[in-house]
Amino acid sequence: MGTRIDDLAEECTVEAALEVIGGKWKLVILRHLLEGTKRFGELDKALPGITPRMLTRQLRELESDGLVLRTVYPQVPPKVEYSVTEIGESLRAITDQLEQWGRAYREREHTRRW
Amino acid sequence: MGTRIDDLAEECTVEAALEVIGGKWKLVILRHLLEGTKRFGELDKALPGITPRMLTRQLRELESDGLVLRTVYPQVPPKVEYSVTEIGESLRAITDQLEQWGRAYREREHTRRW
DNA sequence: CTCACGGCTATACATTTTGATAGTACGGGT
DNA sequence: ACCCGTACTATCAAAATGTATAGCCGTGAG
Repeated sequence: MGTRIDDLAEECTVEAALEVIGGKWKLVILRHLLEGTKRFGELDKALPGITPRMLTRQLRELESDGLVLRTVYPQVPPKVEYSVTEIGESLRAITDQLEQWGRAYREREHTRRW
Repeated sequence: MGTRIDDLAEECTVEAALEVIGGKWKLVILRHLLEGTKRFGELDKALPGITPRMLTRQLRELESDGLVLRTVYPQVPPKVEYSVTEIGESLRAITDQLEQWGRAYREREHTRRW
């Protein structure tokens, strides 16, 4: 008994986490940045189908959530670099786990016979 | 070099995984079912704010993706039980990881001073 | 003068997801 | 005849998310 409150807290934790890394692009962007610092244009090319509008939005959200760092170089033409923060780096465990699960899932689906 | 194709494949893996467990409710529902078999009404009560419509939809999707099992007992009043399949069970690693990360993230946000 | 570069931003629109509200089906109890 | 409980289902509306298309900024090359 008495685990209700804990359960609820855990649930909120997960929900909160999902608000930060949920959505179609967030984790995919993070995965690219986990490979190293990238510029806007590089990300744009690396993400087939994303519009600059979306990319900007997602990056700004990630930035304000403290997951990525945005560095502007006052040059012309402009140069902006994006990199993961320490917290962003700690997401590697999740993306790895997710990828591992995704692989296993695909295997299963392939040989499925429930 | 030559890692482009692999990267792309990994990315698709993650995206595919997100299609199955993405969204506002899926993982939260799974978390409840990972605690044990539950009935529709129980889930409804356990998920504050979800509408029966949403709950039904999400459960059906999870079912058709092979993550949960739906068992109907031909009684009146009706009784339907939901439980995780073996694949669903394998998601525990992810929900745990996510919760762990969420906790750490909250800590960070709390004491933030970038 | 004009155009290109890089990183956006503006505007308008389409699609997808989520929500509120109410109703259905079924047999059993009163 | 009427209501109850259980698990939905239908209809409509709103909100979140995504897309298409075009343009801005300043400077240096042509």
